[in-house]
Amino acid sequence: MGRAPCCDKASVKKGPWSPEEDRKLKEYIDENGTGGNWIALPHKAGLKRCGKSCRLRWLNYLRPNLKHGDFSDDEDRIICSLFATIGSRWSIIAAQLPGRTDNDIKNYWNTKLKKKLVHGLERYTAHSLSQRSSSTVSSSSSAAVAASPAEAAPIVPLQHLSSPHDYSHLIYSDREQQTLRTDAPCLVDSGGGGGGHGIYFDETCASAISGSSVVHGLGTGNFVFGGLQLLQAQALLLATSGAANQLDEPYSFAASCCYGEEAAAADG
DNA sequence: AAGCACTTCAACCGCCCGCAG
DNA sequence: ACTGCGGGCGGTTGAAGTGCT
Repeated sequence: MGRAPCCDKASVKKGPWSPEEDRKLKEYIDENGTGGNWIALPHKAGLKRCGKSCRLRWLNYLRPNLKHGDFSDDEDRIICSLFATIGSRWSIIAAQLPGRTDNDIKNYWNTKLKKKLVHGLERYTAHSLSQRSSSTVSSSSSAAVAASPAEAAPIVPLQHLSSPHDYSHLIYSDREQQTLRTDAPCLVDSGGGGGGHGIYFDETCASAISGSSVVHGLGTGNFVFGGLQLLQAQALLLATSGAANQLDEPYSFAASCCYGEEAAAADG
């Protein structure tokens, strides 16, 4: 036989913790520690709570040295960088931010950072589209060629990226076959049709970062990934910008990155 | 002042993995 | 070898707070 059930779910209290419950839990742990057994702890501490609930309350709220309040620019950048690399592994991200809990970071991401990234992506997309349309109008002889997906795809070298992945390699646009090729993970602006403009991972990049990804074709040689990967791409751009205020104007960095010297050289 | 929409975040839910029994 | 609990984790929910009309 296994162990006995951790608690009688019908008799335990749920919902917000009262100051009295907080005091009991804190006093007990201050005096005795957790004892490595959360299930037995509420009974010993005189609490009518499930052990898991006690653990959560302690770790996320009562534990000493917890930070509450706004996240700093550095913390923003660390979160973006780690999210871009490992995704929603909040406990690992929290381990890099002393005083922050995984729940804090998860909430912060879901309520603020994600919106900033999505907003920035939308602005960058609009910026990218307007640049293309003006370019097409001003160059009548090459308009048909410029409208093709691969032709519109700029080179996006990313530098100063930290381990475990190295994204500093270039990607190459094969104009004759209208395909994108890469010798290493990197970001691309696919420039695909049907509203698919924006910042996307190429296949190699996505698999390197997330392990596996569903790939949706969007015209020859262009790939659009799901929301998580898209946000990871945007987070990666922001994290490597070296300036947290880019969160407010991410499209400017993204644009400068996408239309940098290497892109100009490739286009030339 | 009232009603509604939106945001925030504490807490719960359900799953996975390791390990006690 | 097998069962099932305990700890840990990410996803989700819903009450409270806030802002807008």
